[in-house]
Amino acid sequence: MDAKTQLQFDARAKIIKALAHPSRLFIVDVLAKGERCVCELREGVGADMSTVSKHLSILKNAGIVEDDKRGLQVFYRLRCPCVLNFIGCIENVIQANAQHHKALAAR
Amino acid sequence: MDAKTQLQFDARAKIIKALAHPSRLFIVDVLAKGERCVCELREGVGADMSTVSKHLSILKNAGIVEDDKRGLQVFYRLRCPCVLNFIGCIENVIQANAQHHKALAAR
DNA sequence: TCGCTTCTTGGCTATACTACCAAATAGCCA
DNA sequence: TGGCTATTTGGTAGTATAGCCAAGAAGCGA
Repeated sequence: MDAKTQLQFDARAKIIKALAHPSRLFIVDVLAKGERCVCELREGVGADMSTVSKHLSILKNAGIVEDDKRGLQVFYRLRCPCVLNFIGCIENVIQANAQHHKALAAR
Repeated sequence: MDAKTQLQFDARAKIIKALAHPSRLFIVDVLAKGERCVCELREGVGADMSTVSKHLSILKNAGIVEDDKRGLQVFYRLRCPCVLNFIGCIENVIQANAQHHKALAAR
């Protein structure tokens, strides 16, 4: 793997890593329905506000969400709705795993 | 977020986490072209064989690859080629980020 | 200006991940 | 069987991540 290839895979991994957490996936799922402010997300995630804020900053840093400050509140929205297909792919893998396990159990 | 939802997002995160590493993305990329044995992958990744083996076991555990032992060698292949669309989505985000940075720089 | 609210940042601890080396396992062939 | 090769597993050290609390920053309204 040469240096350029390495960089390419590092870049991909950085984005995927940003999605690799249940709370962040939940946030993405909620934002798929429209923009939300941090306190709304906090309720859903059920963690400390500071924790949610850090999750959001990770997603923002990866370019997955963008923020928009209006008055006291900061609204977040998906920057790239294509992340949703993404989740679809994952669900396929989960389905496939479930079938696989079922097939093994049936023996 | 209720318990059932939590489990669903945990399951998704587990799969995504398995992909969230440059070496593992590289492996997926290579396997997209066909099955490979561990030592072939090791060459590409450029890490210790034991390290590659552990990466493979993470991918296998997530249901992304499957293995097939033939003689002394163990061949790995993608179990769910849909992970490739997945990578496509990531590339979209990277593109969007690049354009965004360019737009900011142009100001 | 002062206090209140919303959000972010810094500090800390516990947990998880990664990579290497060394040792174990498994299959082949002499 | 004994040695050789391919791979996995165990151990360990360094690094990164996640969560909470406390403190800071910014906007609003009295």
